Amino acid sequence: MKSKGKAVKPSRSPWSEANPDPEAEEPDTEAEEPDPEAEEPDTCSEQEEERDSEASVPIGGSWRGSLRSGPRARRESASGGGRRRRQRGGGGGGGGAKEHNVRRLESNERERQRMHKLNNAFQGLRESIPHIKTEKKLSKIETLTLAKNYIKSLTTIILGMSGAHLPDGEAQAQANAAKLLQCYQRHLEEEGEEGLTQFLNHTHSFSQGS
DNA sequence: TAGGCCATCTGGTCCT
DNA sequence: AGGACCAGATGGCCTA
Repeated sequence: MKSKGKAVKPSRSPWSEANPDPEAEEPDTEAEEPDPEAEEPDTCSEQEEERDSEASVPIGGSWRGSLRSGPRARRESASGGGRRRRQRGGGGGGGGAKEHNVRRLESNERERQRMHKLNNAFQGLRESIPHIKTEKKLSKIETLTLAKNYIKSLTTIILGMSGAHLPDGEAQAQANAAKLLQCYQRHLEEEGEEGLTQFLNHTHSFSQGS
């Protein structure tokens, strides 16, 4: 139907490819939602359902609030608290259904590209952080978590090298940092001396500068 | 089979 | 007005 899952999809063909002539038949939006009213979930229950998702992690007491502290945060309050769920089945806008479908397809394509860029960034991040190499690639959440810990540890190392005080005098963080450094050195040694030298030079110059 | 992870579609909201 | 961003919904694949 809509998606094929990761195994089938090294780079999944766009919707328009799977449906070479979207104009000829109704887009799948309509085909798969014969009764949009019936399945439309109650908006109020959404937050309850989604608490486990990474985007919904409660930080600082409010859902998603601190993840979007910028201008976007205004959105929620402006719209009376939380987004209303869409009413599927197209039609929506003022223009004809055909024009709406065309815009939708273009929008889908842009969104796909955007997500591909995001995934490329994730891949870059995966390759930048040291971790035990396994056949299975790091998931997104693992990547973010590792990156966060990695940054913390590097910060600890750098602060230590520069003689600055650690935020909370964390001996544990120091120990973790030392462990991480060893791990990182091993990692780099596997890949050659150059990377390690570069790393040490960076940290050295950083500590000189601070 | 359930749960995790993912890609994609979609509509709402904000920004330019 | 159109694009970017976001998050919910959906469904497929994989693994324990």
